[in-house]
Amino acid sequence: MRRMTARPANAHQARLLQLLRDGGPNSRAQLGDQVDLSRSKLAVEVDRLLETGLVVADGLAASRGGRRSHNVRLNPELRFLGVDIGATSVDVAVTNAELEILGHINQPMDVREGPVAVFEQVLSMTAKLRASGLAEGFDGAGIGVPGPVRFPEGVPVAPPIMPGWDGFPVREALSQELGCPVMVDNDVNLMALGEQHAGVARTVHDFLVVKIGTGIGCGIVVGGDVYRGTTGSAGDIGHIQAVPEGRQCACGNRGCLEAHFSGAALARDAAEAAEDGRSAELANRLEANGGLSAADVAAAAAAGDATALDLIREGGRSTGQVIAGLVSFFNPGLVVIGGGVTGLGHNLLAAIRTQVYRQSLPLATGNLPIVLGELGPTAGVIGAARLISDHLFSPA
Amino acid sequence: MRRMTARPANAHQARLLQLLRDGGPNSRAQLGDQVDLSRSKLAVEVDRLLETGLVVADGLAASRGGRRSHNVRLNPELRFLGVDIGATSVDVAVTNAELEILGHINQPMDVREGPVAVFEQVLSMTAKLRASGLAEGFDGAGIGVPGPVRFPEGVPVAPPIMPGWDGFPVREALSQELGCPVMVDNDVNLMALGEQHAGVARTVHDFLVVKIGTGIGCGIVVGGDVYRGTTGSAGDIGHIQAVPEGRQCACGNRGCLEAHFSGAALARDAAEAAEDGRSAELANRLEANGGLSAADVAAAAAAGDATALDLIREGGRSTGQVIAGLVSFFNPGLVVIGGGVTGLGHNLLAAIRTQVYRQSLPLATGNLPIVLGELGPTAGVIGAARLISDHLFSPA
DNA sequence: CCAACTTTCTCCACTCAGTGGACAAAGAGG
DNA sequence: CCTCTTTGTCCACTGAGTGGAGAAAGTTGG
Repeated sequence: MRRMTARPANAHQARLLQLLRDGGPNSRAQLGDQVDLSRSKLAVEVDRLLETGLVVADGLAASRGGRRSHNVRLNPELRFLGVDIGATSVDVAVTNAELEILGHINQPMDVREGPVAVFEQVLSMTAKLRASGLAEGFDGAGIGVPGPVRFPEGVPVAPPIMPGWDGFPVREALSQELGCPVMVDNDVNLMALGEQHAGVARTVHDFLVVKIGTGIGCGIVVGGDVYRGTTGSAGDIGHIQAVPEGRQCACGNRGCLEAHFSGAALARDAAEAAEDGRSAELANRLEANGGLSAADVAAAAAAGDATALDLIREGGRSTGQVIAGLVSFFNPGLVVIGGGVTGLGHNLLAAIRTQVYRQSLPLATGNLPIVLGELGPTAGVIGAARLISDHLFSPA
Repeated sequence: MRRMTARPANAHQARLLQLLRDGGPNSRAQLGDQVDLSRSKLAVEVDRLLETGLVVADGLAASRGGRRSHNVRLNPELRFLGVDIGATSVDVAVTNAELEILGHINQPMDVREGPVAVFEQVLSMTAKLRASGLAEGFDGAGIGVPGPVRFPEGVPVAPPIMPGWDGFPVREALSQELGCPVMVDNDVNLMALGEQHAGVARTVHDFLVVKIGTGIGCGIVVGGDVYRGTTGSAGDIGHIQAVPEGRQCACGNRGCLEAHFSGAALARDAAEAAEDGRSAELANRLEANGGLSAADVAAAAAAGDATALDLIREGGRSTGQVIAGLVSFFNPGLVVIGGGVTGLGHNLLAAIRTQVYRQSLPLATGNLPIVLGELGPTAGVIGAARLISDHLFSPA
């Protein structure tokens, strides 16, 4: 249960830790190729990292035509905790220092029950992972919440869908409980970090991640770093107007994107279509399950239901309308679509693409991939682990 | 005519040059307070800068209760050229190394005449400034063009309103003519740099500058640096849809912001109002001047013409609609409105503010100033000088 | 006008990061 | 067994940067 507390002593060590994290076990020689240091200096820094215990020897590599090199790797006993609090469920995962998921639990939950209840659940899920022998303690934890965060303090600020959390010291509280450093961020930003680390955005520097779940939000990455805005609310695109004089939104305005397309809106529209007789397929499912979700709409569409398909297309159109504006403005190198509704798959993607390619400037869309996220439900927890790892693997 | 070619040899020297540029003449002691170096090291670097000629001694400062300090300042003979090519006019200015404007000329012009003709005009304007004794030669030049630029190469790329310029090697050509380093950027980005250096955005790190001139564009500053996007077209908001099923735009879509509000659109709408009898005031001005511009609409509104006021309000509403979306997405710390139509003044500003404060999230607008630019027509040339100065005053 | 105190600037010995070359160790291939 | 290649270690040297001592040039008050 004694955990590493060492931190890299300088920028070189930080860089080496990041290389070992992202590239796995490696020899001094190959590290030297990536790090612009003399062999002597490199050896000194690696030796110091070995002394701290952050890095351990890992046997001999195969020969490349000469003396075999001594591999080093991040200490395999290091453990990070990744927590992704959504609107209606929690994900908790344990990773090693290379951010590989060793164990992962998902449970339904309602954020509106407030921080105390949710924290209790997170801790019990963590205990379960611990009990299965994956970790004795944690060297760091990252946690995502579905709303804006004052990032330096790790405190949610004025979150619309989780009012009870306003000002709750998430970072402080979790750090107390776990006895390790904690970083807090918006769930969408974590998803962006996840896709950047292990997903579709590995090679891009400027990109957007649009997460369509219960709500809708956007992660912004500029020059490889997450951009959070002046008050931490950057990317909050759910209340951009998508349909003038459209549906009444909970925020008080009309026609917000979130009022027209999101997990919640889609479920509502599907139920309406089922009840007023437009779709027998959806009506059947409503009766069978006692409720409808985005997954039902996806299934109905796959079964050939025209109304379900229309709902998806119409939603994609609204979303594409907003994304088109963002693309003109931000000129990203990639747009990733993720979140719960990715189950709607290529029907949704096609509708979004059509709209964006039609409305944005040719120069901005000329070579712009719009793709689905690769990591699915693990994007958030991987991003959370990445967040704390970036923090710990930076000069103290 | 022999010019300085020295560049700072390291990051410390670069920092010192920037401090002297932004803060004016200063003593070693006061520089030391801002630069986190020991006095000894600081003295060494300042001496080296004196040797290069970039910096010169500037007499003794007043005593602050002890020995008087020896001031240093940027060499007052350094000269930068700032060029701002708009759609319908060119600005050329000469500055010293502290980016103070020593001379400034503005002339009407039409970019569509192509790069060769425009270059000729720029060079003759430059010659005129030179002839007046302001400069013998230039140590660097910055130039802005009204369209996207591939920044590293300094070449316009697929510019909609200046088709003849596509691929024209602006940087190379101007550098040849002037015999000094040149940097090229989008005119709106330069305006942002100008307002950041000497205008309303001096203390903000993340902000937007919306320039409403013949066209409409947006400069994006992230963490103090201009963000240009993946292909250099970031901030191109003129073709974001502001009015669904609205006016036909030259780009092929309907309802683009630029089709509804910009210098050109406003002139068009004013002429319509004058011709179909809605506004006697505008009709008088049309007859008197043989044409209408944004300035006429401003004057008519000031004279109490309700139709002119309506045009401004309606334009502000469309613009505010788009800006509201950008504010939700980007969460800036400041929005600056600039460009030719700033003559419309507070009527325009009020309309934009109303729309943004109503539509964007409270967290994003809570403490968001929306203001007019401070520098007017000099923002571009100051930004241009700043651009090349940032380049030259950075480690070689 | 002098004594005491402040501020600025210079000088110098010292520390420490980083380099690059010499050389040893370990393997591949003939 | 010899040569060539790759890897790792050792060490003298360079050069950036520090911090303290002390000189230079002021101010203020008696």
